[in-house]
Amino acid sequence: MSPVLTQRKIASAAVTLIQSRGYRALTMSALAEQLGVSASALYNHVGSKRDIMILIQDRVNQDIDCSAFESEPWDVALDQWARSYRGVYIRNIPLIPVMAVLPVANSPHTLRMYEKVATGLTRAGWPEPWVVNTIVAVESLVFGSAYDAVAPENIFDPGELSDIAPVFSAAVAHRDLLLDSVPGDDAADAPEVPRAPSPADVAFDVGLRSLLAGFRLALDALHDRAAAD
Amino acid sequence: MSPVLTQRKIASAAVTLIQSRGYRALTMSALAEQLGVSASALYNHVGSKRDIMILIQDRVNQDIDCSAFESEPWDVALDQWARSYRGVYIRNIPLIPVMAVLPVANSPHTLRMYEKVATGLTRAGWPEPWVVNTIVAVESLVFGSAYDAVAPENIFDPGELSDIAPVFSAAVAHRDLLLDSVPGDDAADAPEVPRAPSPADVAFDVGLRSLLAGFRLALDALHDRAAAD
DNA sequence: ACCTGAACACCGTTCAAGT
DNA sequence: ACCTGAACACCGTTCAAGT
Repeated sequence: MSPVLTQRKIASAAVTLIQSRGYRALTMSALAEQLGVSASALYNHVGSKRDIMILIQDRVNQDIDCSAFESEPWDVALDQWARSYRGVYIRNIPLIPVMAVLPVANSPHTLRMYEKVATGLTRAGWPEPWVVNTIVAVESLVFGSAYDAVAPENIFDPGELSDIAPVFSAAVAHRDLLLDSVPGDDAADAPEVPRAPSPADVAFDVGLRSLLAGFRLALDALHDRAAAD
Repeated sequence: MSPVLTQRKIASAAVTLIQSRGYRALTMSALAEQLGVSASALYNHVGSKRDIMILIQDRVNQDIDCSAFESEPWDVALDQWARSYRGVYIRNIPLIPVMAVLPVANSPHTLRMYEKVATGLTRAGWPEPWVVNTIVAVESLVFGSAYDAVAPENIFDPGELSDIAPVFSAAVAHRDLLLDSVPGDDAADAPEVPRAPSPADVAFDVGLRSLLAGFRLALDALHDRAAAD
């Protein structure tokens, strides 16, 4: 018979709890209750709540879509990866501080994701020393944009202080004029129902497009320099 | 005579406390003790601990250097702003989740910062609807990169799992070959002592340069299109 | 109007005691 | 080896009582 508690079961219960009641409800007590066990029993299988967050993170990262690296050009693949990545972390905001500073050493699924991305970039001709930095830059934009996406819609409304910032206030008021051909933030697992793009989606789109355009220039420059030798 | 407690004094005491003992030590009790007052007294002037974080954030944002927007081309100014911004938030990581989702309405200094940036971009010919999205994209990269900067150095070390990810592991091992002409993460207030650039600094540099290169292309394209009319 | 002191409703974590 | 129940050491916040 299988043991009452395992890291696997704890992680599953945690994900279930989060999906039904959100991260705020993820306490050691609630998690133990969900598993029909006392809170202290959890500490026979994990060292801390942070360990549980790490288990969740490795599980959640499996939902990030890396498939494009097998078939598409590197920039298209990076674009799709980044959008899927952002979608996942918009739904898992409290994981961002964990994922962003977490050594990858004990997260097999996360490592598999990086392997796919690194392979795609390498095959496309990116020099080895650039690969990780390119990945990190995209991830940084993704994490920051995920935060922005969960901010209140009126985050830049200057309110009563618009006198202080007239130029900025006008720019905020006209921000929405850019909602033309921007893809919505449809998640990897719900492509049937693409929501209308929010201002945050537009900002991410602008940033990601520009970043990728810059990457293309950088890669071309690297190849030109290499060809000159 | 001035009152015993004000929002201003609370914010000052909080900043002092953080500088001497770090964010972990910022509790309502410790803050009250620093002010020679009981913890419950604080609630006569702020609604919650989050309110105090907001006060801190508006104060900390004054340290971000926006001066380049008055004299330099927009892309150079954006570059300097982003680097200073990142330096400040590397030292104030717990403010990131606050700042990223916080309505700007009651943060006068933050609003002044945005006004300088928006003015600089507008004067340089950026169309009004693009201004906020450009700012948000840079900020997103900055926040994500700040997290990356406080991660352990060996964050991408695959450890025992390097079999799973050979290509990625090789890329991680050769990541440091890019530390040539990258500026260190010297903060705005300590330019005398530029530390050697870390891998995180390099990744941010790569990302920011690429993002700005992409922005230049986008702006040129916008102007070309406008000129064709 | 504003401060005190006690209390409340939580947290994550530890540990002796059981089986 | 693993679980229970009680306890510990904190949190942020509330509120009657004082002045």
